[in-house]
Amino acid sequence: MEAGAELFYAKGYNAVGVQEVCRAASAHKGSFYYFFDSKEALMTAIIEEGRGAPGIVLGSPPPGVRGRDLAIMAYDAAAAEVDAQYRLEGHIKGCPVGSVAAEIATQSEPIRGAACGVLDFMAETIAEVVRRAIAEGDVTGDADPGAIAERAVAYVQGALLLSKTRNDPKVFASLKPGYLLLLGIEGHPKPPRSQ
Amino acid sequence: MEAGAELFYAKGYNAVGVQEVCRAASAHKGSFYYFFDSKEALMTAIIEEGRGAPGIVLGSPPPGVRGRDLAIMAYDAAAAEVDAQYRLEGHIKGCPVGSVAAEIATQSEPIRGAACGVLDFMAETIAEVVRRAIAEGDVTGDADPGAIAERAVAYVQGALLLSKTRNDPKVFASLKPGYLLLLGIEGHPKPPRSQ
DNA sequence: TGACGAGTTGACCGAACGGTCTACAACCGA
DNA sequence: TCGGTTGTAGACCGTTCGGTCAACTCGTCA
Repeated sequence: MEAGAELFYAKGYNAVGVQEVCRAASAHKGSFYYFFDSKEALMTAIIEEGRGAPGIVLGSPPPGVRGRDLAIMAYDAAAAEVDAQYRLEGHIKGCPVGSVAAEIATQSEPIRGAACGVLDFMAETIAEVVRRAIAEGDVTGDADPGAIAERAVAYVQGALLLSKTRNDPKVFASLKPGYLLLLGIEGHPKPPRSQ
Repeated sequence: MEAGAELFYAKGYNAVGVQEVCRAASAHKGSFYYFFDSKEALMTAIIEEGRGAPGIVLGSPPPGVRGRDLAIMAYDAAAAEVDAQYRLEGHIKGCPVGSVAAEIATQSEPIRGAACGVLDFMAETIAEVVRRAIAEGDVTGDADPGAIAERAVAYVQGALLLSKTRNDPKVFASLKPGYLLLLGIEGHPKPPRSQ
């Protein structure tokens, strides 16, 4: 599964064969099919296990950190990851789940469903952060945390896709203000150090 | 090229073979390779020709229409397309360029470059609309049309991806407020009929 | 000791992959 | 009527695809 996650992330689902995954994992095809019903089942398992999503930056939000700072840290962490990928591999691979979903959401229900689950999880995590930020007075107005989180997920996915397509980490970095705008935390200079 | 555009859009790049494209076009492989150097060249040509992007909603903005209305109409048109796809085919296919880019941006420079060109075009088109809206006083503040347009492109790409992954047209529709927020035209009730 | 289940191995399946090649048909201006 | 170009037709290349299978190894437990 580790080998599969890496390969699928790097090259996409259809561009990687079972053979290749097995070779990378030093296993044999027969063994593979002893544990998995199909290549599709492998991909599904990878996504569900969350291994396919090294991009999920927020595990569980640590307590004692202001919500708005968590949101900013999450974006910065993603930006750092994008940057590192570009420096080390020369390519930006985007979101592991998003990329796979874009490729085969219309072709495989199980994989689409699994990807859905990850997106739900991301949205829920962000919603939690937004709720915290609202309680802390950092987000004003009649904000619906769920809707805001969904927008943030969409925006980040799009930002990653743009950065991947242009193959330029600066694209993702430069899209940060839009993210803050969507969350409604743009201008606050409240904590002394964050941005 | 038409057949290829349709098939690649529906199934993705790697899931479609040259044979299949030829069959759909009632041509023979030999003929295909007389016109194209490779499958990659076909995909590149499709994207560059713009045929791969039925999703480019704004051709050239018609004059006499308020900028902010153009922006809203563009989103609504995309939403209608998403809706129609779901009704007719049971799937939401997202953006033809975005989906392909997500699949193979890291694998093929020519295709990535072509996709880039389309994104640039979209961003420039939106930037033009934003500039018009600013001139008309519908967008306030120290807005940079280029940056705003780039954010809008990212957001719409993400919204399409989310809608595709969840396979639910309502997702795209419900993300509209975020789009308006990014463009800075959310609350204006200026023209009597638009939304 | 011996039977058994878990897991490995590597050959094998038919089909499809991207791409090449040669022979041929149709039309062209000269 | 000819030679050349433009394009078609379809067999063919080696490789890989996802997936299967029977034979085998090995640790466990009785």
